[in-house]
Amino acid sequence: MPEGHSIHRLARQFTSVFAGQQLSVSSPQGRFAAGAARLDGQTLVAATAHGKQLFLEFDNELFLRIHLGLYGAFDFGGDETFRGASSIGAPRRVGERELADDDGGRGTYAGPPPPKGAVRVRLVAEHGWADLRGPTACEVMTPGEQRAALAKLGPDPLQPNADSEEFVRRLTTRGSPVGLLLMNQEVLAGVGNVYRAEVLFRQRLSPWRTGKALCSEQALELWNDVVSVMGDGVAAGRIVTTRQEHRGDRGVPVPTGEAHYVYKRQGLPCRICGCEVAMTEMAARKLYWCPACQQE
DNA sequence: GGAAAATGATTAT
DNA sequence: TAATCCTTTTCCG
Repeated sequence: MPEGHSIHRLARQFTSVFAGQQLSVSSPQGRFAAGAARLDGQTLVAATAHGKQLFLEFDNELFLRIHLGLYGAFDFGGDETFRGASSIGAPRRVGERELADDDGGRGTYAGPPPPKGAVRVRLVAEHGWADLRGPTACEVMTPGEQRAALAKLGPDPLQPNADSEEFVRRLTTRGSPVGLLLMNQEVLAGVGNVYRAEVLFRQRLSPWRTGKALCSEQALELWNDVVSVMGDGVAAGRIVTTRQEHRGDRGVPVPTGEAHYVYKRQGLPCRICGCEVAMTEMAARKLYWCPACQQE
């Protein structure tokens, strides 16, 4: 259940662990058998993320495009070498899982375990493996198709060279509510339901303000906040948007109940003003906000 | 054992 | 706006 920060962590994980390696690619579940056959035995050139899309580039010039959707997830496992290389950074969560300990902890790794459940794709290298379940999209693409897929997406705040001015243009020229625009991947690639609600709160913006009703300074501040808070998400492997001064518990790690201002907090008091956090549906997704702090 | 929910997106009506 | 797809986990009986 990932937003863009999870996908960037996955790209990093794949690069550090599988780049330059020849991979066995299979589809234990069978639904991706034909695609897997086109990639099987190829070497991974690079793993990149744009928004919520993950691209694995192989040296026969084909790309594997993966979109996890609501509940897609990767499992990783392998020997000591693999785990040493893949445990860089903070503990991972959300769209990823803990590394499987399938060598008995004694260096007796003998390959991946029998697949459990519906494994769409299994990628196996010499020292480790990855299993993908439940993705919305999993398809092989040519370079031209990959470029076309990229071209449909707005700027990704997690890319260092992202074009913030392009985001400002796309946001402030549209008449739909900013609560919808933030979820629109043509406007901004990578934000999902949690970051939408949290960033709007942090900026004290009503979800019903239209893009056109925002000035470019407000839009840029919104962008900068997304960059900051999603960057933290990449580092931590979870979404924490509350500032320390707004938490009762100042401990580390931040308790689950203190991580958000409004997301899934309907009926609870706003951390700033004490009013009840509200919830409604916007475009079939649950939207959380503070009616007092985020007025039109 | 079964239903519901979940950090998503596309397609049809 | 509604239906549909994909899978696991959690909660309820």
